[in-house]
Amino acid sequence: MPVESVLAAIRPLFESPIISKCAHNANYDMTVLTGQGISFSNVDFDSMIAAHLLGRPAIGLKNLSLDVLNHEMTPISDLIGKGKKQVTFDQVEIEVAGKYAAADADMTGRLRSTLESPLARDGLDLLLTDLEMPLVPVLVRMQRHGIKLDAGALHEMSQDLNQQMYQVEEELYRSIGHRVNINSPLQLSDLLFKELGLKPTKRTKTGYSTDANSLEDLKELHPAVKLILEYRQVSKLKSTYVDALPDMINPETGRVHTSYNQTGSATGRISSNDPNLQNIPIRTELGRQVRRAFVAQNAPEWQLFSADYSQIELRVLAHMSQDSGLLDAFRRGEDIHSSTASLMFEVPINDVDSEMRRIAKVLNFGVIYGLSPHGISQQTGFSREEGAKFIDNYFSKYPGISEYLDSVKFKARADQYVATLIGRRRYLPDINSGNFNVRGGAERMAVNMPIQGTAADIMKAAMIRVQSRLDEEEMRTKLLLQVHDELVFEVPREEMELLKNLVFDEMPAAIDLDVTLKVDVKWASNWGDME
DNA sequence: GGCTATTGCAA
DNA sequence: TATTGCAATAGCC
Repeated sequence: MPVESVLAAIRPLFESPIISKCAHNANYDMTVLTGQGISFSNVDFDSMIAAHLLGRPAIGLKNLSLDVLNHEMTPISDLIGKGKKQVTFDQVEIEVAGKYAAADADMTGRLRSTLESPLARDGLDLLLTDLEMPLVPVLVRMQRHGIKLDAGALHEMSQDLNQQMYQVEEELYRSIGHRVNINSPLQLSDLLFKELGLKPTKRTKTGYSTDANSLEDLKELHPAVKLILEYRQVSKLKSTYVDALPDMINPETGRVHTSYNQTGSATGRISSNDPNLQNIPIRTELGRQVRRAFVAQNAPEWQLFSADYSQIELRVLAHMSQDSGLLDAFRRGEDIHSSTASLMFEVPINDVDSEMRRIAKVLNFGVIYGLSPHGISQQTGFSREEGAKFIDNYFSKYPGISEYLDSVKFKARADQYVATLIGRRRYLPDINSGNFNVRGGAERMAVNMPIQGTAADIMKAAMIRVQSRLDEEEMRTKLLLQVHDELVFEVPREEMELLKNLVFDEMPAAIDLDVTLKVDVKWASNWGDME
């Protein structure tokens, strides 16, 4: 790649407000180039993603070059430094930056040639060219749009939480008679299990566990335990979200711009970091308050709009296992957990009570994760033996699922890998291990990956279709976020009906399964008030 | 400042 | 001794 053409390409990018993020994410410069539709930088992703699809651990371009081509590249830290003295990429002399970018482009081109035949051999070439690569510009545009955050609301919340934490802290100190660092599991363990003499319920590899599950059992035994749980909840939300997110607002755009990692997960999901916008709280009222700080620009004329796949993983399981009970339940449009409860407890679906549904729901989740009697007992509160009975019952009512899971594990043992519906692979070298724990872990991964990964493949196809339609229709609607089974948009009210129809058309059409994919939509001026 | 362990947020 | 992630904190070197 001639250095001059790279220079010409990146010069205007130095005007871009988002480029300053390069200091946090060395690949972001390439991301930006790709986002501008500059073809040479696509090869960067091409080779990185190709290597990922071939089962290489997610390593950067520099390592990949050393690994595959035995060529040592100049690290980005030579340009921007590292740690405290690190500068942003736009501070680098443009001639130096250009050479660096050209080296990236050159090396990735060479890597691509090397990886081409292994890709085709394993049937992964279309996955790369027709799914992953077309997704790159979609992700880049989402990153560049960012999402607006109500920093004032979070700042106010921070003050409130300060008060709340102070009060809980004081009450705790009064209750135990001295100060303690509640953020230290070590100090907490000493306090609870030595000083207060409570009986530990669970062990970690270094001592006794003080996680929320363990503390739940001790809640009634000493008033300090409840206070610790309360403090934990508040301090978690405050440090991870309320205080951290406002600092991530880009001063140029006034919005937060996440980075999506397309090569980070073993199942084919994309991940989000810096900040992670795929784990914004919702389950508690305090958490929902954090979510409300994500707002539509120019609300209420503009709205945030969410479209999510309903029960996509269980629908994928129904298709892949061809279990008639599960397929029929979806075809009848039933509430799937109630339907499972109806089967398991042999009552009409209308006679299913909340406890029966709760247990069925645990089993339906469990089957996707590779369920174990212990896991079921943990989640349900029943004994391990009861958990085992639930599992036996579940499989006897869904024989197709049982046979499917057996066949996946059998094939994994023979092939040393499992795959999604469209051929994405996960290698499982431990599947034949002599160690019961190691092998069991690999079996759960074998069961989970084809389901979670197929759902991820479907969402990726949907994102490409949706963005392409938004472009065709010349809509002002922006795709902002992906949260695994959910897409979040920013939409002007005039386009709301159009957008609804668009996602109802495009998301279910991403793949042809023996069950239809259901999409639910909701909207509001912020992300927390939907539904 | 880097590393590991623990904890907890989401799908 | 349930799947996939990211990140904050403590405590060590």
